[in-house]
Parts: sequence; C-alpha cells; structure tokens
Amino acid sequence: MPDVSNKVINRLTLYHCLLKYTVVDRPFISSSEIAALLDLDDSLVRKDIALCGVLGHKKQGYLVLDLKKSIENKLGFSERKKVFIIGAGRLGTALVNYADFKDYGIDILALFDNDSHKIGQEIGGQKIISLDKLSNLISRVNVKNIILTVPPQVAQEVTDYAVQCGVRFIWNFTPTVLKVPKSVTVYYENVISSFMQMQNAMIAQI
Amino acid sequence: MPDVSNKVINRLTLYHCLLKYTVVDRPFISSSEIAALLDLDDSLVRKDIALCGVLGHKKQGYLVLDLKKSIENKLGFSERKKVFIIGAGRLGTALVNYADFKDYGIDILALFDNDSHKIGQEIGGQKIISLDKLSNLISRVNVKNIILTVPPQVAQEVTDYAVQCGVRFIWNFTPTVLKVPKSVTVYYENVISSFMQMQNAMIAQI
DNA sequence: TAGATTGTTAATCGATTAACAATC
DNA sequence: TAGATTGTTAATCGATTAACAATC
Repeated sequence: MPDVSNKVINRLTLYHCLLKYTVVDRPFISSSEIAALLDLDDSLVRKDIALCGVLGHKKQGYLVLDLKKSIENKLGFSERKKVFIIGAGRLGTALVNYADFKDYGIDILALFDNDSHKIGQEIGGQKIISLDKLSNLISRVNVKNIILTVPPQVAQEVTDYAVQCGVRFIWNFTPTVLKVPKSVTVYYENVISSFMQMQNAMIAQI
Repeated sequence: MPDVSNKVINRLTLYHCLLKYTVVDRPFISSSEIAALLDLDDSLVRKDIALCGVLGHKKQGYLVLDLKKSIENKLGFSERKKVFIIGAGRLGTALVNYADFKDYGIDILALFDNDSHKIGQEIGGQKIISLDKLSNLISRVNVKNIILTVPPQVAQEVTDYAVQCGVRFIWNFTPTVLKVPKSVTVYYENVISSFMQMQNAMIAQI
C-alpha cells in the first residue's frame, strides 16, 4: 500500500465499511451515492476508487463486490499483521476483544502487563503475560509493533523499556507524547483530539 | 473554537499532551523543540501557537504554563460538554472509565444498553440504563450528543431510534456508515483506518 | 556583540472541486 | 435517442515549508 495519503486511507476504509454493512442488497453503487452518504464530493470518490484500480460501468456505477475486494487488496487487509498490546487495562482488554481486528488482518499475539494480580488471567483467549517477558517474546515471535494502553504516568518508562527490547512501531493510545530514538516511530491515537474535532463540526453546524 | 481546521486541533491537542506530561520541569519551550518531538516543521508549530494568541519570547521560546492554558482556552477544555454513551460493551465501559475525559470538559452523563442482564449494573459510578429511557432523559437533561459503541449489526437500528429521540450528533465508534437525516451529524471514529495509516507509516519508514 | 528564536510573508506543495468529453 | 455516470484534466483551495527581518 504505497502511494496513498492518510486521507485516502481513511476514506477507503469508510467506503469499505459502507460496502460491508450498509450496501449489501444490490450489485451496483454509484460514486454519487457513496458521496452523499459520506458527505463528500463525487469526483473525489471516483478518484479514490481509481487508485484501487477498479473500473466502473457507465450509467450503473461500480460493482459492490468488486469494489469491496479491491479496497481490501489496496489496504492490505488480507496480509497478517502481528502486534502485541502492552497494558491490560480497560482499553487494552477492549482492543483484544475487538472482533473486527481479525477481519482486517490484525493479529494480537499477546497482552502484557506488570500488575501481578493480572498476570496469568485470560482475556479474549489471551493470557496476560508479565512485561519482563517482552524481550524474550519479541525475539521468538518477531513482532516489532505494539499497541500502548498503559496509564499516561508510566507511558514513557514503558516505552523506553519496549524500545530497548526491540520494538520499532508504537501505536500510542495514551494521551502522552513519547520520546523515542529516530529508528522508532510513534503513531498517535488521540481520542480527545477526535472529540474536539467533532465538537468543532458541531459548532460549524449550528 | 471557530476558525481552526481539524489538523490544527489535532496538533494543538498533541502540544497540550506534551506540556501536560512531558515538559513539566522548566519554564520555557521553543517551537523547534516541540517540532522535533512531534516530527513537524518549526514554523508550523509557531503558526499553530499564534492561532492561540500566545506571544513567545525571543531567544527563549514560549512560557510552558502560558501556552498550556491558552491551548485549553482555544480548544474549550474548560467548557462542560455533556454526552450519553449508547452500548455498554467493552469499548463503551472503557470510555466511561477514561479518566481524562473529565479533564477535557467531557461529562458522560449516562450509559445505555438494551441487554436486560446489564441494566442496573454500575460501571465507573454510572448505572446502566435501559435504552427505552433515552427519549425521556434527552428531554430532561438536554443532551444531544451520543457516543455509539454498539455492535455494528445493530448500529443503524439504534441510530434510527436515537435520532427519533432527538439526538443531533453521533460520535460513531462502530465500523459502519450511518444513514441519518441532514439535521444530524455523524463523526466517524475508525480504529481500523488508524491502524492502516500507521501501517502506511511503517512501510514508508522501511 | 553574536547567536538564537520569534512572527510573518511569500513560495511550494498537495488535496479537493469543477467541468466536461466519452459512452453505455 | 436522452439521461446518467464514469474517468480525467484543469482550476481552485488550503496547508505546509522556506526564508528572513526583527529583536532579545
């Protein structure tokens, strides 16, 4: 999936949701229908679709199943992507149980915590593992990507340790900015920011 | 908070996280330091800060506390924002317990579900309420914003009901596209899209 | 003073929208 | 045929980066 911007990825994912759950009863959908449902410009939708290599049909639109499949290919849903989760709090366990991850090729292979009361407990078929086993498991399973769902107060400390163990990509769900070496990439997931953006949309509406 | 794009909101929120948890030991921070930590251009940081009405100090940078406070004002953290959550599954309950919401002015006033086994249970100080009480509570408490965390299969059905009850803004955590009247706004939170964006960053890195 | 940093303008880059020929 | 829809180019819009004078 090179050559597509984050904005395109975001829209393609939405088109896919649409085709998966909403448009299931007919063979074709047009760019203007998609655009109307998502409040976008129809030529933008056609451009996005063109990036997936899908050809439409004049007067009819795009074949729903064809389009769905092509988005899956473009975004790499069928390739398996291995991740660990560090932090078995409410958010971490919610993510472990998020059934849809598997559908999109995301395999959560282990869930770590350093609370001795949690270690050994089972969540969504995953045993919670002691954090000091991270280094060992990284080399055995060859996973370089972690989802970070620890309390913000310990986020930097846990990150330093994870980086030392060989982690290269951190999907950071904590509301903190992490200091990492140049070789490590942090991707920020920020619920507060999303909320503020939504609120902005609200104000604009009124 | 008019006149700021979503991208600016996102960055301002990150600056705020930085000032809240990471830069706590000194009075000043420069635009280039912020830029380095977040992998941004320093003039972009200065522009964002200018939008908050903060003046820096030549040779020293910006006063940390001053900047933090101004971001809070700009993004409206101190104004209380009332929301309901519909769907008391793992994600819904994780959000109820997300302590940081309160710090940012987001008050979760009730948690709804229609599973009779869940109704009456208490989560994070909130009793789970039967969904058929929604209409009643909307008029009593005057809340027009909901966080939707139900299973995707029932998302549209629940949305139709919520809209009928008077809901105007839906923060949609389900991986579905919702059909709503023009008067209702849906804001999509898409974990899968975020993951794919992260993966894109990974590929670019290697 | 020399060096560092802001604040801001102009230049560039990228993303979206408008428009329309092609054609089913 | 007439109408609808794609695929794509050109125009516009918005966001980022480069550059630099001002100044502490």
